[in-house]
Amino acid sequence: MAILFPMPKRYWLMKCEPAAYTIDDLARDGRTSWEGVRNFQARNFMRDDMQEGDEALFYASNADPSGVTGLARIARAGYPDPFAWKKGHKYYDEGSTAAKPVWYSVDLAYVATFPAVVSLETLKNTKGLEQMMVIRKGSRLSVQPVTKSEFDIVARLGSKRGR
DNA sequence: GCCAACGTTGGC
DNA sequence: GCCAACGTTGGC
Repeated sequence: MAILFPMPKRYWLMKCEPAAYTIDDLARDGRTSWEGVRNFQARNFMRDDMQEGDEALFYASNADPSGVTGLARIARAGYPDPFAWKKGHKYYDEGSTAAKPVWYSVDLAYVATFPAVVSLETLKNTKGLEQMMVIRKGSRLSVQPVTKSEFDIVARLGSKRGR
């Protein structure tokens, strides 16, 4: 049972373009729903593996520079994405029903804003991060698992001032 | 804005 | 089930 054998905490990287949502937006909101993920692999992570209390690196893609801008926590595990049911909405998907939802959301809570972006270039040049999915060319997955070790290294880099 | 890399779609 | 066409992502 999950109560007796709780899942160990997992770590994630969540991508978002600054035009859509930023770590500052999350700091302002405190908490937000992470809807609109329309990729099956990312969906599976959100639906099957993310648990409340998991920690996440907040990654700004298509940014200047792109990189990790802060930290977040999973505040609610996967639940059916209600936007998939909103007819006319850009996230609407007629294939998703309440009985058989196709897409899933999670809720994210704000944890911290890095004083400076940990850029993609820094990630690429940091020992211990060689296996990170996000530094691989052509990696487009918007929800990625990271190891505790990778999370800790990036969180430490991010906590340094004046980088 | 370019374009390579990738995921999805649809004809067959 | 193959694979070309298409749309999107995202670094640069």
